[in-house]
Amino acid sequence: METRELRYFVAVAEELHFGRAAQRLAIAQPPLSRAIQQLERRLGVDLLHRTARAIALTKAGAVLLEEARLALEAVEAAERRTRRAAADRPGMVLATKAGASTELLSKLLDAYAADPRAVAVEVMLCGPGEPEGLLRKGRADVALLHRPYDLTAGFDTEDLHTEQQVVVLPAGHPLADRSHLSMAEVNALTDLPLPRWPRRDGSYPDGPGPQVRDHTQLTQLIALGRACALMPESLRTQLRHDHAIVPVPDAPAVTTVIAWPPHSTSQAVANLVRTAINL
Amino acid sequence: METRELRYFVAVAEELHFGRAAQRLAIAQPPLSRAIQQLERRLGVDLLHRTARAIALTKAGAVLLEEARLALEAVEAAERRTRRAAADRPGMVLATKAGASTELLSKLLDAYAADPRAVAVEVMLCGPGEPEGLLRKGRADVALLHRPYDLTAGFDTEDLHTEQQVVVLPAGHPLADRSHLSMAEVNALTDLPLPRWPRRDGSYPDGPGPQVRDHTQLTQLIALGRACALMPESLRTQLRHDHAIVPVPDAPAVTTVIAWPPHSTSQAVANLVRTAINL
DNA sequence: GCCGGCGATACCGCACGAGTATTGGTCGTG
DNA sequence: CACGACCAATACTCGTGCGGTATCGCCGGC
Repeated sequence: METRELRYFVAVAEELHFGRAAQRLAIAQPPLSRAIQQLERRLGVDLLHRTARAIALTKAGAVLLEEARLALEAVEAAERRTRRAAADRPGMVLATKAGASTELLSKLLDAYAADPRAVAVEVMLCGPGEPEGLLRKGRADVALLHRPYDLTAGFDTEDLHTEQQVVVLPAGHPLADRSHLSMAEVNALTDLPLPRWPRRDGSYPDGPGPQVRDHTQLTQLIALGRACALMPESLRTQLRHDHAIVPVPDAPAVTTVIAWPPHSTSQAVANLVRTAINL
Repeated sequence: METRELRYFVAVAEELHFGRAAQRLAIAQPPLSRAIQQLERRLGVDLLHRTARAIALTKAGAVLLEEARLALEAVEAAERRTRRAAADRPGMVLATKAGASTELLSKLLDAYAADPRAVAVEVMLCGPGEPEGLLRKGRADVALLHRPYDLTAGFDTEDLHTEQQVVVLPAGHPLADRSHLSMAEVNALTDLPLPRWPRRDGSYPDGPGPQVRDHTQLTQLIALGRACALMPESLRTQLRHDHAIVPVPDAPAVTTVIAWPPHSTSQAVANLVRTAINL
């Protein structure tokens, strides 16, 4: 299988429409149809259920979609890391969610900078869920992730810090001076639903809560009394005076981990990880 | 980058010889030369140091070799898993080193067979280091690996069992009735050097010990008084009467883990893992 | 019943990959 | 020092395969 075929299939599988997929790939529709047919013939597998009106993925097609994405990410990573190795201006890209673990991050960067062999660290502050993909595609060398929110599968990781979660309410809310709340009580706040974060494909899950993209949106929605939110305790420093926080002891604890590609051979990454562990 | 280019580069990088690489790829040498040149041009990176007499990898070339292998494995896995999903005769392939963890394996298979939702499990008994690759390439769905001997990086794992290592000596060896030995003492046995196992590429590291490929060879060499070996204690059941074993408390403990691809969506794998954890 | 949307098919042109023949440069050897 | 052996690069040709345009066939809706 060539990456071209995989790219074509991913486009079709995501659009579920040959015309739009072809447009996205900047080719005409007929060659795309043929390429997919040929892929199916070569694999000996039906990837799409075709009705004259619409197409749908078969079970095998769904598997290939997932696997092809990973394979394409691996190819992209190979290209990017090769370029980086050639440029060999020493430097490292660290990705993390904007706003999260700021204190830990600044301590880490300070401690690492004290290492005589330290190289320049470029920090990428990303939206939720992005650091994982950046790491997989070779755009970042190392990332700070937060279990269980981020998927750490496929990376090497070291735990750095674990903390409780708190619920953030608008100041003055009836429950705002409780000493603690349970998850059941938080979920029962129908007047203040938990927000919905975008999935990796950009779509939003169903539910009553407002759709949010970033932390600024979220804090504003909370202040407006339209939502509440669970977050790690350390984020309290990011909040405004019109927010109140209440611990939720039975919410899953959040662990900040440092993650890197399992086959990383970079000495700089290894040094940074060592620094992080010894913080 | 197309997989064809990656395959070509890997062949050249491994052979370090365009002629032999071309032969391996079953193409002529000139197109191969051109393909690599074109790859270098497109990446804007020198991958090979060329002297008229021989070629060597640049730093970027070494990075690409590693990354390209991973990417090609991912593509191969995509193909194989798609085929498997289409065949959808339920069944799972479990890979592990021949001879290792036999007792745990049979207990696991028995316990899993008792699960009403169990599917057929095909067991692949492999040489050392092989299960890892099989899992990565999609030839196996799940594997039993042994840290620190096997690399578990990039997989999801659960620890199943940890045990001490022992040194195996020919019966009648002067040290055979010691209650325990230290690593230093084992390494000092110049008359009984530790054997050399093949690396992933099939070559052997330098050293005094004999080259071994499998467990049968090893036990025979030990019985002949030509080698000693460190192994997990549970392997004692595989040994012959003319072997003696002595615990080595300061050797690293061996952990048997069950490993699976991090993005596995197979319910059967999940059930098997659950069974294994609850053993 | 007609139209519109969508995927498949027919056919064509060209770019690129692969083959053969050859060159150029660098060692080792007599 | 000259010659041959070796190896990668170049020159040139050929054929396959990818992509484009035009069109068909099928189905669903107004």
